[in-house]
Amino acid sequence: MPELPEVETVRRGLEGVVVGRRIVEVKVLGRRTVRRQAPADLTTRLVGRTFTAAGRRGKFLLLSLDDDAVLVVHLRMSGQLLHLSGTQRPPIAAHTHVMVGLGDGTELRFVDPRTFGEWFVSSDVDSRGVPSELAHLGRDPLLEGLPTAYLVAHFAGRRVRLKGLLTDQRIVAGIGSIYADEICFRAKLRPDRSGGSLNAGEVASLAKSARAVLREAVASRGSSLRDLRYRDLAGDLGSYQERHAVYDRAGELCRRCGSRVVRLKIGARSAYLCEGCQL
DNA sequence: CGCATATCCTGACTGC
DNA sequence: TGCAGTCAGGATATGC
Repeated sequence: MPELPEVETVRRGLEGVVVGRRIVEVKVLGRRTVRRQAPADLTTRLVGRTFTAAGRRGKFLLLSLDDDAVLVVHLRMSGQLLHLSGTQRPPIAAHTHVMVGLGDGTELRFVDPRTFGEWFVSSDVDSRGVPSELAHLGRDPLLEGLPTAYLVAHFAGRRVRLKGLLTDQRIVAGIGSIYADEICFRAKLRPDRSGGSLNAGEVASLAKSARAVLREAVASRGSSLRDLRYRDLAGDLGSYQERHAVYDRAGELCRRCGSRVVRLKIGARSAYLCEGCQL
């Protein structure tokens, strides 16, 4: 459930605590987190290196190393990246799959109950610092903007529904189920509209809404849902869930028009919308 | 090719 | 109180 705003919040935290720090120890405890390469290979490529930058593309964290390789981390559904500093060193929580000891005595821990999260080191990085493994990702709305013309080109003639297009990482990188619903609400568009049915004005509204929702969600440090699973590097919760207009609000009143928010299925996933003001 | 569906997984929740 | 069943969803593989 971490999407662009949550990952950006973690990235900003990492910028302050890992850049310039040397990796002195790596322990891979789980079996599934490191799966594109042998865990021993990942460890070898990290130990002794120094982090030079903390970047992000879509929902992927990109931690650059001083040998020009990049450590790629994806939180997927339930991953938490926590930074432990000072003398506090709590016991290892259940589902802790990777631990990274830094030269200043602090430590990163990756906790991920559902084990969908992933870590890998890539040495095949383009001039923008993007690993070849992530070359399929589309535009990142905050890093590169989201021009209306770009969306028009990708939506034209498509029968896929709006929510499916917004969450297609090959088109727009970083939007998941929560923010797709919130963006559609802001744009007053039903998430089950086909992409090709939108006129130019509606696409423009969607692009504008996407930028606004994501920017505001970053300012609120992301959304922590009922399970309180999403936390930042320090273990603190986000607050954008308090501003959700539709996500997980089925049966509650729309703040814009007073109708009841409903939930419907798009593909195998839920979508929340207000049928009173989303057309 | 375009689109829909199944899969991975654990914890929270629901109903009996 | 316990327990079986359902749901949640990001990315990717597979099916039609």
